[in-house]
Amino acid sequence: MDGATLFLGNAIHASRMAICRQGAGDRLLFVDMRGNVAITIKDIARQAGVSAATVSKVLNRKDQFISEETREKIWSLARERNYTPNSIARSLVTRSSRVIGIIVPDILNAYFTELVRACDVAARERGYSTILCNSDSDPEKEAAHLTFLASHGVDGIVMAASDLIPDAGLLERLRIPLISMDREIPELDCLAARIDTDYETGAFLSASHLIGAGHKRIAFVSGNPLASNTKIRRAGYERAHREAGLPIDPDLIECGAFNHRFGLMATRTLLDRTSFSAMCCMSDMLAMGATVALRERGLGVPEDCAVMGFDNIYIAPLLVRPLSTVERRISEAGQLAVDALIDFLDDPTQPRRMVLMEPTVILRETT
Amino acid sequence: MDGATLFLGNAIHASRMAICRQGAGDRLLFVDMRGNVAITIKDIARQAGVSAATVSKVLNRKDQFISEETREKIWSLARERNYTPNSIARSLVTRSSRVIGIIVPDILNAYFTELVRACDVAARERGYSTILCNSDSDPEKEAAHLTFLASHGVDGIVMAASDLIPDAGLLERLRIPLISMDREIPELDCLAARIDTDYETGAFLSASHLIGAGHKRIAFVSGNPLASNTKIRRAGYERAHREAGLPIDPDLIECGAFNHRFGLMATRTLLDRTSFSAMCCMSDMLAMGATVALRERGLGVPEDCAVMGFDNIYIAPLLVRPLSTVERRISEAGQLAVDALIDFLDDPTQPRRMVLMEPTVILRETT
DNA sequence: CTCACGTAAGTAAACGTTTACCTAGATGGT
DNA sequence: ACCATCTAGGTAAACGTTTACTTACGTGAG
Repeated sequence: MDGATLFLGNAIHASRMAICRQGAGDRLLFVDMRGNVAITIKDIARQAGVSAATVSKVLNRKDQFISEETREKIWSLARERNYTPNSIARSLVTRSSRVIGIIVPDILNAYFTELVRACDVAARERGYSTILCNSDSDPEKEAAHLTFLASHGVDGIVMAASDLIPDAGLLERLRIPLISMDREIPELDCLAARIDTDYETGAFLSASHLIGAGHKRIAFVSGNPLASNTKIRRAGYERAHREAGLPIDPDLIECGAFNHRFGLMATRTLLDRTSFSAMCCMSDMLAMGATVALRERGLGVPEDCAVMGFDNIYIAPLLVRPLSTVERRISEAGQLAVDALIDFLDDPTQPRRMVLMEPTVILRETT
Repeated sequence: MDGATLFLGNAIHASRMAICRQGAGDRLLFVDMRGNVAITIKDIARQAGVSAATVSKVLNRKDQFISEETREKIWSLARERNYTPNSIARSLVTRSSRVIGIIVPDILNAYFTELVRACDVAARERGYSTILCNSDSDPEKEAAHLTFLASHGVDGIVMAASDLIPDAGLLERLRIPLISMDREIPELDCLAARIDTDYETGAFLSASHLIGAGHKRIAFVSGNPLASNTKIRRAGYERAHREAGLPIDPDLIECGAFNHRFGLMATRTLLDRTSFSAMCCMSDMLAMGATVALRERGLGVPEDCAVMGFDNIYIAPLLVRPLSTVERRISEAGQLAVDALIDFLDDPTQPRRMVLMEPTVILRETT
């Protein structure tokens, strides 16, 4: 067949309309109902005069027993006709999609933006792609996303911290290799790794730095009070006080969420309720919200009130007053997570990894 | 069959190992090689004593001619066994995945974070999911993502501005319904809609505001100088000058990228080269970078140099000096894009939409 | 010459759905 | 009694791959 031939598509279901459309280069192409040109392995096979199996073998480089001639014919045909494998069909038979799902509570929180980005980069490096899901810290959405990802055949899932403890029953049932980041998680067969941050130390360092600078009344603002990642941080904050012989005043504590909106509101509440000279915010977004509230009341940072953040998101040093914060090496965590997942996929018998990342304090201008 | 029976899976390929694993609730479950419990429509059918077709009809609510009894049996079985349809198999036969792809240049740019979020929300509202891809403004990555998305059978794609004009040949070939946001794009059959921002007016408003405030030397910082979305902005900036009878000094212009890093570098360069009392930054990220550079040199904002942003990302009002900027209604744009796409998917014959969003100026404290 | 083996393919089943079309029984009208 | 129609559901092909197994044809050794 030469280059100007009419290529028939596969025999198609009688009910499905076929359209022959004049393509570029004066060629007739087979086009399906939605107007998509469909080049399949069978088309290549027919044109090359071989079977579909042979084409598949060549294209997947399992061509040990294929002659050089056939091999080249298939490759050049595939290139010429811009053959793109149908990943859906491939996934169906191989039961592997080379896609990993990522669930985060809030992509608008720059911490998660960075994390997602890092995961994506790490995944692509190893030939995987990612699908992103936002849970909004809503258990129902989280469960729905989990089911969605399972239904779409992802090979593994990275679940990043949210306030909620995931539905163990669901996870157990899905049996999809899972990486848990910074959250409490039940013991699960499919748990490939945990990447956690030593929040206790992080909060301790943050509060200790403030105490060391002479502050005696330090507000504490964090996420959902019921969630472990808040409780643990609070423990660090309290230990810093105990070790310095300072009392802990519950009036100084406001927990709710990690976003800037809560930071703003919590700070207003705190300001109305009591007095303090420093704030220990358990996320940078919280610290940004807090700073806005402080300014509203005419309070300067750090002159009237010092502010510590947590996470060291990329925006932190870009603020007009670069934010002092607790560094978490977000990208490294994301990369670690995805690498652990893919390693587990490659060899599920290997030991589960448990990583505890140690945070450090970065002093900039808000303290 | 009662609840404690051994459920055999489908007859499986002889070579594929089957493992019978003791599940929760003292039940033996059929488990595949990767350890995943596989409940298929056939399992439900066998248990209900009907054909797979009947199960499919019921579960898809095409059950006009199915008895109430059968229907209930199938539903309760499906619920009880936590049947989750295999979207991959479904997509293969229906040729529709109810997934849309989103390509952005840089998810770390808060503008795109918000856009992606809005698209995701809009898509989910209409029963679609999204897959996110980062192009890093790299034509090769963009092409690779396009191919990836096509290969994964997305129903449509939202492509957000990057500096590059997309590969028309590739797009033409893929024939996937496309929404183009804020970028030059060739006339394409599959172009479902364009959602653009009136950059010319936006930049004009930004510069005019600064001129109105008495500034005479206003720096202009924007993205890739070859890209239309920079050229058009520059035209607006220049028009504002012309209309005010002000000269345009090329020394005041630095174009490269829209991220904060370039904002920082460009401002340093400008500061070394010439003098000015205001900056017209064509993205908020650029403005944030510019502010940092200004501070470095001991210049206060807005006392020594006024700064205008562009986009009104959610962080803009959270800065210690809330940023004056040009508002773009990011979420609305995202929603518009996805709605246009899905409407097109529902009815491809409808007229293509062309939306030009009008920006407005928001004055805060940096000017 | 036979047999074993290596090479270059081809065959067909399988993945889990959806769906056009078929069937068989029941009902009802003439 | 016969035919048409409705109801409830079954059959089998199709989607585009991958892959275990088979085949057919050398070729060299014994």
